[in-house]
Amino acid sequence: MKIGELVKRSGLSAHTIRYYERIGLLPPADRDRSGQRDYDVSILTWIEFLNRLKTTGMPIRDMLLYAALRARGTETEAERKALLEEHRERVRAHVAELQDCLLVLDTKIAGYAGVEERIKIHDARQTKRR
Amino acid sequence: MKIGELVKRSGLSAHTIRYYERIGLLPPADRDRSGQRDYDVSILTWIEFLNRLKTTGMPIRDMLLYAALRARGTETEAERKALLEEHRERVRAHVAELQDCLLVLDTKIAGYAGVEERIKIHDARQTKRR
DNA sequence: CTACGGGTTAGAGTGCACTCTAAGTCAAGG
DNA sequence: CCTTGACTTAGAGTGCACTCTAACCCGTAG
Repeated sequence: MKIGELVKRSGLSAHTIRYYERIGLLPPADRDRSGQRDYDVSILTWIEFLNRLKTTGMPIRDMLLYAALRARGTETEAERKALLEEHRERVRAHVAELQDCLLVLDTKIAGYAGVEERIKIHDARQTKRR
Repeated sequence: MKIGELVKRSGLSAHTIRYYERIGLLPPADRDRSGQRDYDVSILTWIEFLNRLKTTGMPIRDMLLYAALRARGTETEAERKALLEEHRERVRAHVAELQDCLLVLDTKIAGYAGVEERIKIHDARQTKRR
């Protein structure tokens, strides 16, 4: 798979793919005889996982750490697990915080709805009096 | 309340408070006779709400929009409500996405735990054979 | 043969949200 | 009077994660 196809299948831009490779988030791609990047489909699984980490707010430097451990092989699995467990805790905490904020938003929105109600009631009264 | 106290009570830095005022997120502060900012406690409620918006990922330009509507008074309440409702939807969607990612993390972590299990079993067998 | 559509690189530029610097003012305490 | 520390401003700098530019190369279809 050339970079153009990977762009389509991964959702990343070619710029971003090369950038990720440059900083070490993606392994150095194999090249065809003319020097162009030639990807194995398995890269898609990795990119998808990176996307999960990114969505959950993991900074690139932590992803790099994970990628480096992964590159070092099986011996680093305990460390990788610990890294993910810590991250999971942060994500859980963040979700809890967001849910808290959602309650505040609900209250605020309900307050505005209340205002609308009061306007309607007020208008109704005005109408009656006319 | 001077800026120093607001720093302590709001958690924002003085730099950030002045920056927020400059861009219009905070209303222009009253000044004492020597020109220093003098805040009313009510500003804390507003800052707290801004923090909620920020935590939930609202970009500053949207907060500015909300702040501008607020400054225009009661007539903009329907618009503000709509803005918050849209935002709430985005936050809900984001929370759902995060929960999805959490499941992926759980699976991944369980996979590593599985590896540890297999190592233990393998070691146990080795011990038996010895 | 040549145009075209892809690819290549190093490095510059972007947008966001701060964060800090430099140089100055001001009021109270010793 | 002088120091201290909190405040003031305009504007520069930071860190992140891309995103794009310029100038180039390569293989194939017409």
